[in-house]
Amino acid sequence: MQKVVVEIEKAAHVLKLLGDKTRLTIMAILKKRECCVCELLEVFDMSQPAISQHLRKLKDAGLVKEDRRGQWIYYSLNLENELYDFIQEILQHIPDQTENIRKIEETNPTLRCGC
Amino acid sequence: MQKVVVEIEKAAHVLKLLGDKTRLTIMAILKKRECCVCELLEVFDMSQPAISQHLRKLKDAGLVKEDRRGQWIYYSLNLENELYDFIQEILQHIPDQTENIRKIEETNPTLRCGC
DNA sequence: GATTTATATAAGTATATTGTTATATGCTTA
DNA sequence: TAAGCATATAACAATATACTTATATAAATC
Repeated sequence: MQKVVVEIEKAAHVLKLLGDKTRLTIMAILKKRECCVCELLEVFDMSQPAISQHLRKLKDAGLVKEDRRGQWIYYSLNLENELYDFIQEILQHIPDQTENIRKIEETNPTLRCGC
Repeated sequence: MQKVVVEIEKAAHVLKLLGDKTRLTIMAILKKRECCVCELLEVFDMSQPAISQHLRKLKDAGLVKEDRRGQWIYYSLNLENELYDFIQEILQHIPDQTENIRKIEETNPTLRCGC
């Protein structure tokens, strides 16, 4: 992978955002699968606003983007982020999220209404 | 570089530590050159205890180690850290610290006494 | 052994962070 | 247009963080 040098303030900001277990896990999940808030709720023992607030921070920093589809807002990694390669390299070291994704797909919150 | 998977809590802890501009800069400097506190003082606009406290956190997490030599305590990256490869990969993306190292060597705080 | 220098630790403070509950917004559907 | 679901935002509280100044400790030197 190409070595891209990143401004130190920007790097510190991204690292701080990833330096929270919940956000780091969210990022690792989104790497594999776009998700809406109600799906992420299955993974974390936390209120809906707490998840929304973490996603807000990630969105404000450009780490994720949102895509509204009807009632749901789907979050995914923002491939256009200036620091995307840097973030990807970090996420490569984070454990596989298959188990958490299983939790989401088992319950399948967005399927309750048959969408 | 080998891809080593790191426990998510440990990863988040390290990322949080690196998610501070001062500590990230310290780590990037130590990658190039061991330093004592009085040397790092040349780089940051901050009190001596502030630097010491950052180093303490890095040491507690095993990111750096210390080596007392007389009056001075030299800090360097802890090559034995379980997450060393992970940390190295992150530091590869951080800007070169030549300019800060120049600041240190220009003043050469540890040379005042001729050691 | 008193003084100086390097560093650590303690105590305090301002601010940031991360959660909570309550409420607002926005879309869908009856 | 009212009701219901998904999500966001507001307001607040507890805790964590990152500094500061004052002081303690440890080694070197006079």
